Amino acid sequence: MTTKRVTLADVAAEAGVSKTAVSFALNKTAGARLSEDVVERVKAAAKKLNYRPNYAARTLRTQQTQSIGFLSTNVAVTRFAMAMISGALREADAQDHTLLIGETSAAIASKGANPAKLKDRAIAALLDRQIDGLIIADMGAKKVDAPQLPPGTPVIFVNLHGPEDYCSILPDEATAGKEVVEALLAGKYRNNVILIGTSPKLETDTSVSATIGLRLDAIRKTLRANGVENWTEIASDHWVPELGYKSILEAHKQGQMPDAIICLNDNIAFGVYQACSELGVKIGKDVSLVSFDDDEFSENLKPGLTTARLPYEVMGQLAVQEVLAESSEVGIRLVPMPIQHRDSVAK
Amino acid sequence: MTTKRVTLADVAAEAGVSKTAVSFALNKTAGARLSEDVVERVKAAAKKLNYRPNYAARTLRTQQTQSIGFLSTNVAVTRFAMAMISGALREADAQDHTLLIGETSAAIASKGANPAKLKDRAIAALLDRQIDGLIIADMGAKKVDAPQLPPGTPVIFVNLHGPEDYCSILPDEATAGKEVVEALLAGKYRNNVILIGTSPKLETDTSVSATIGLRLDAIRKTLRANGVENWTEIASDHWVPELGYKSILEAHKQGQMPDAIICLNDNIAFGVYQACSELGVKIGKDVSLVSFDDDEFSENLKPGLTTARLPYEVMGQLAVQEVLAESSEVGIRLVPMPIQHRDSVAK
DNA sequence: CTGAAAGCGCTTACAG
DNA sequence: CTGAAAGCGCTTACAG
Repeated sequence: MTTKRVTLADVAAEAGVSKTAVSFALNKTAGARLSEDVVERVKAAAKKLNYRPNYAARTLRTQQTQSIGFLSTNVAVTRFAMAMISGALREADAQDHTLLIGETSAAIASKGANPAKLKDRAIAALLDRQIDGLIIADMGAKKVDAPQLPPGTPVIFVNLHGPEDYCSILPDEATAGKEVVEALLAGKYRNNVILIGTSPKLETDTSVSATIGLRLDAIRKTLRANGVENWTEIASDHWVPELGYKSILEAHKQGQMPDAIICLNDNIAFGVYQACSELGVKIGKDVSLVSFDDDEFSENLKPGLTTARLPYEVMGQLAVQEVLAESSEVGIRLVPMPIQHRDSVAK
Repeated sequence: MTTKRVTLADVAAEAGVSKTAVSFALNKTAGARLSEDVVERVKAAAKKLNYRPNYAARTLRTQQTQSIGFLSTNVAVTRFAMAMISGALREADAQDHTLLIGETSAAIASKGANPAKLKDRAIAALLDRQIDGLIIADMGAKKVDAPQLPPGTPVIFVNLHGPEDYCSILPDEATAGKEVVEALLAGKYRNNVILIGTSPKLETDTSVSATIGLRLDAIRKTLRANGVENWTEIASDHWVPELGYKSILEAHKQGQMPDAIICLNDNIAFGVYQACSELGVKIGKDVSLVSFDDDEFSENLKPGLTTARLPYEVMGQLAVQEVLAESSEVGIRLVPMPIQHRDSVAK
């Protein structure tokens, strides 16, 4: 009853050839000349017996696992990580690789240990599985150093500015910042612009965010380039709905109600919707609003929110492609953040 | 420069004992009597050389991979799958196992092939990796049959009603339906109850949903048990914000504005918020509203939405526990759906 | 063009 | 109580 697994030896016996021949035939080994006849017989035998190669045996021999490690801090909590994993998963699948997902957070939760140590531990766990390459995902942090890996193991950083001599995949915030402002100014309003969520910390400290500074630079530059000289900035690095909500209510109370609103993310914009709704102000009619992220709820808002999409899935996909590519170039790869034009900008 | 990996043989040499002794010492093999001294020497040597066992070699020998397959249709698109994976990942990590995630969707996208075939293909890919157990996640479908696996490989169904002789992990919809209605009726209103999103199809066809029928039964029963004899039902199996939005606007126009609203999910409720906001009706004051899911945005709504949480993470976690448990019981395991009491119910 | 043999790094009967 | 040896299922020099 114990259906023993079919091995390569079984196929060889069935086809009446050596194991070598089977291996060559099935793997299309380059430089191996096999007669047509043998190849056909092997294939037929393999199919007949429903042969499936044993990955462990192959790995032991070749030292290649056909697997990629994906390391992310706090997978569960952060939605962005899941989106990247989803893209990575898909691409790995397409290229017949397995994605091994490493977690730092679980351990963190259990004991208040040193995060760096935990990360090392997570990488070690992945390395024990002999991954062929490693993808490290996180926010910001220019100063991460590359982990100690077996020589020749490719490492890619994603959503994270890794060391100079590695490949880092990042969203193209500068372009997005420019295009979002352009989308706003293409609308009806620009007299009283408000920018919600600026933050000296986020802008300067690249260990917190590698890209927000670029986004903000672009926003300000584009405003000026289009003749907007003065605008209001609400500083905060806590990007929650409450921030947008309170900012608008406050501005209204002061008699400073803006007509053009830039939120640093959709969560803030969500709060702006709530405030406007309470005030009876129609977004897309009485005021214009643009934002960043393209969160899931954003297209369901009324009116739909015009926002620059953070392309996490594409980034995950690209990360796998890079790690699997023979010659991945060192440096930064920028991924476009497509603007989702909806109806929150007044025409 | 090629830092060759340290093997068990290296440790044996360093400690001056046999490979057998090293293996016994490191694995604490039961029934193996080693002198204290040997064990200590082995541990010291392993640590000194930074020995890490080779998983592939161990797998080849033991036929155990320490990995679990997680099969889900369309991982990327459905948020629920990601939440379950997140929970499963965490638990697998805690139990020193690897989670191999299998996808059906990628292939679907490429060619319009037979979904069942694709599922088989995905399972085969997982099986090739010699997973120790399999978790199958999806929606509904009582009629799925168990895949052909090597005897002794545990299979768990999650968010899915598998065959009778397997373990299925499902949300406890009956209890949730009851508690949600009780939460609603504990509030101020109950004169004009509306139930949005009923659907003969969803309720009856267990291949579409195994549990919605139970949820609706419980809702209706609990309404009656609490003296509510008449209520309105809006039928639709397309649970989007638009449905909630239009239903309320329509009811209002007919002069039938409800005072107590039950939405079958948070997305519908989201639309109800939009409609109420337009009508100037205050949720949690002028009307009561309850729902199901506890979507991410739900606590950010103003006021916060009272809703029954779909416990996807816990379900994923439980699935791993079950698959790894020695004696997992056959049958259905119900996971509680904790009610999130917020402020959408008028006191 | 094809096959016998070694070896990847472990675990585990088995013998002493 | 400890060690020599076989073997898991592959791949790949090497010999013919």
